[in-house]
Amino acid sequence: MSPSRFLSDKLCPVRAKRERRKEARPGELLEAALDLFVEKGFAATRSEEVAVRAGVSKGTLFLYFPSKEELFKAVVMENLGGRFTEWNQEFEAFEGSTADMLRYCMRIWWERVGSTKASGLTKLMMSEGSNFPELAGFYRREVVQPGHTLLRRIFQRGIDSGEFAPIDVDHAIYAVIAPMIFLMLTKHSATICIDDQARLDPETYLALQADIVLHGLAATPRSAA
Amino acid sequence: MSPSRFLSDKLCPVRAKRERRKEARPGELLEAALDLFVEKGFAATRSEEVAVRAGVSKGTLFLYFPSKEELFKAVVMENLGGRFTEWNQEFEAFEGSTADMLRYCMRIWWERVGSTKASGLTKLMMSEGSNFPELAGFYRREVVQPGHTLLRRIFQRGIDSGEFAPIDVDHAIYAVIAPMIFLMLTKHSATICIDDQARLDPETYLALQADIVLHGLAATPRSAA
Amino acid sequence: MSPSRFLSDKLCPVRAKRERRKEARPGELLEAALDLFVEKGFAATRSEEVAVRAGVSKGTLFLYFPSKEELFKAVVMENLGGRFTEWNQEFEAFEGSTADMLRYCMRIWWERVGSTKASGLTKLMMSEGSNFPELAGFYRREVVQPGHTLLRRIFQRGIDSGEFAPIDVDHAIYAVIAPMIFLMLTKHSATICIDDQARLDPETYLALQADIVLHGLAATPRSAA
Amino acid sequence: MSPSRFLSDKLCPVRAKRERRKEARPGELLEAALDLFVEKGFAATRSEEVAVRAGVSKGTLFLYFPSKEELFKAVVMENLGGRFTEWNQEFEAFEGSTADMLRYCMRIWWERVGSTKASGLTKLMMSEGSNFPELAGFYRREVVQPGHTLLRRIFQRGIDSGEFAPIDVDHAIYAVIAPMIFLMLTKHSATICIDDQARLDPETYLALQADIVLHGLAATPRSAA
DNA sequence: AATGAATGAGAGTTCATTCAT
DNA sequence: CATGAATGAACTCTCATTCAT
Repeated sequence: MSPSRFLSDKLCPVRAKRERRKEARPGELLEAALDLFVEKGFAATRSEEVAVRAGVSKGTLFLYFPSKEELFKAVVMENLGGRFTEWNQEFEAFEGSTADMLRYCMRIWWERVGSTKASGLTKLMMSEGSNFPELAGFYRREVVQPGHTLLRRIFQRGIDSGEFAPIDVDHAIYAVIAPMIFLMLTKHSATICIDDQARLDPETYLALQADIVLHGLAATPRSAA
Repeated sequence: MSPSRFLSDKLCPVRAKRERRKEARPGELLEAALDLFVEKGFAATRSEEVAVRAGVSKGTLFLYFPSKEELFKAVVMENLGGRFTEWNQEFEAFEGSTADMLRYCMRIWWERVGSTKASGLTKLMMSEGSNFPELAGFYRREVVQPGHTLLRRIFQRGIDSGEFAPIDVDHAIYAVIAPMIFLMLTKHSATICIDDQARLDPETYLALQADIVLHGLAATPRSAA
Repeated sequence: MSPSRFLSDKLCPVRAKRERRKEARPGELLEAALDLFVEKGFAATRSEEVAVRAGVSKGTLFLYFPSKEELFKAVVMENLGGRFTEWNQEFEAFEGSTADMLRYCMRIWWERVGSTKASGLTKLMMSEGSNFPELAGFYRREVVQPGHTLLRRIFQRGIDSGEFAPIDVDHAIYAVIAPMIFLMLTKHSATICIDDQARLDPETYLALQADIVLHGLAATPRSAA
Repeated sequence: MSPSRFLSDKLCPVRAKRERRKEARPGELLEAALDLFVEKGFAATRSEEVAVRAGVSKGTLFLYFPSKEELFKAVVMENLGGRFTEWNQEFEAFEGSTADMLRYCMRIWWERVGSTKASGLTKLMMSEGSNFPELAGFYRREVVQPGHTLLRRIFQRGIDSGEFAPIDVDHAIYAVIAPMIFLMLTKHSATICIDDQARLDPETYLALQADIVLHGLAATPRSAA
């Protein structure tokens, strides 16, 4: 009779079939952790459950990540924080108008983040952030601030090029952030507030919001009005 | 409340401390519980902490509420679920146009719920609902469904009176619900997604959203188009 | 809203209708306590439950009995320990043969103790005695020892009068005690060991056991053998 | 038990302490639990005490048994319920007369159950069964019913072979059960009802009871009467 | 004398983390 | 590297007892 059998019975109905390469372990753990954190929240996700879903033992999890909090940080870096260098490079290389850049930015955010499980991390931080101040600080530092900075640079580019009116960049970015957050929340919390989410087509919604924002920001129409 | 209370009031103008507190207890506990649930979430709030914040011991809490889940339900009823009879009556008694009614409804929601701690309960259910299915069911039954029903009746009133086009009521209500939920979330999770929330004036925002919705719903312009 | 309401809901479906005289309180408490101790055991009986069944408040119970243990002792004295002076007097006054006395003793034990709830106290001490050493000591002192003493005197009377052979009195008494205890146990624990207790008629059983014992003890047959 | 265990045995004749203990744990815990349940009762035995007596910490107990109730059930199965298949097989294989079988049955019961701590479980269920209905149901299902069934089969064998008169088997079995239960109770509750238990030699007592029962059941003498 | 609100030690159970193997 | 047995602090809930009224 082995210990943990009651737990294991519940957690591990299907064992991993193939022997995975060792190098794949951290990635599998991160994937399992992302799934569970998004599904159940940070506090409610049990370490062992993550390990079992990744097909390893509890001990192995702690071999790669020294604590549940560090595991969470790694998940955040893998899915959000660590991608800003790439995204910043895309920004540097973009050659079209700033309006196109903003539309592209929102569309690509939905594709790569909003529509994926990664957006659940944002919802999670909104819910549990206050209980885990260190995680909240980390998330702000690694995700919120880089994201805001990127948006500010886009807006500034528009102003500098004369496309946008010289608005207050620090505030203007929320006109873009708000609809993205709203969209993400309807995706992750549908059952409580919205019965029928099919009605809101994300891409159309974001495109529309982008148009509204761009219309409001445009330098020429405003002077014409 | 004991039957002899009014008599005692006359005979003993300085009410007994013990008795005065006894009647105040449930309210004090509900208030403390609301504070903590909203601040830390359901799972992360410890029963004893609620008791201590209400100025009593651990045991006393369980004298009034048989479990943490029942305490939560009582908080929900006190702040949201139990107020629908009153709100429904206001709806019955309202005499203006349906457009005004909808504007009034959104404004008053912000005043009485959205801007108060009570709205944190909605945020909480969005985060933790899936971990506490019984609470989620209770919340849907006592808050979500009555709320949706009330909104449906408002929309139906507009259609019946010829003010609104004959839209699909079941879906239309989300045009009102969505901005209310977004507003509430920015309030409760400011640190994660928005640095400076002063920018978004709730009443202006809601009034604007109402205008947009009403414009889209109006019967005449649509026929004119 | 009164505290204890959840508890009271369960405990007090029927309130006492009439105002009882104050002097009756201790007796009612003892009666309620006997019922509950026998039904649920000492540890599993809650003080408040005793009070509620007696129609008084928890506080009143502790007014009359300083602790649950003292309440139990009082129940024992009321139903068993305190009756030995009376029983001893009956023994002193008895005028028939010792054989008749023994038969009378067993029959009357069944009537006054064995068939009543009081016998549940013996079963209770057999079960829980080791967890409550002070109660066990009290019970031995006030019930077991007086009972054994009385039986020893009866046996000694038979020997002295030449009715019984000069057996070892200290051991002989168990020939009487054993069937009484067995009978009592079948009464109180039927569900676990015996499905159908109707078969064993207590009075016939005890009379038979008495005959066997008396036959074994009789002075004459033994000398004849 | 891991698949590589036998291999390890060869490579490492001095078995790893951790692993050796792991396999021994459930047994050690069951033994500690049996001791304490019998000594103090189910409700009065604290989980941690069981763990400590088995030499482990509180948490370890719950690694092997998901709750105190399940621990108790496991103790019952280990000591009583799980042994009926073996006992039934002995019955099938028995080749002597039914009278001998019954005598053997009672003697062996005393050796293997009555005189051991296991019999304390029966006493325990008699005391606390009504406070733990699920445990009582389990005990009846796994111990009482198989036991009664086995005895019924023995009696039926006697009737079928002509050894016993055609009595009502369902009732007759209690003539055997009753003395076994009485014997067991005197063993476990000596201090309360019996000062000197040495007097009652269990094997003689049971043999005598068996004789009485068999005499009463015998087919021939009855027809002769 | 009587009440019942309040207490707080203590019980069962969970789970992040450690570490011997 | 990998395991999983073991730990113990922390959490929810219970109930005998106290004491202000």
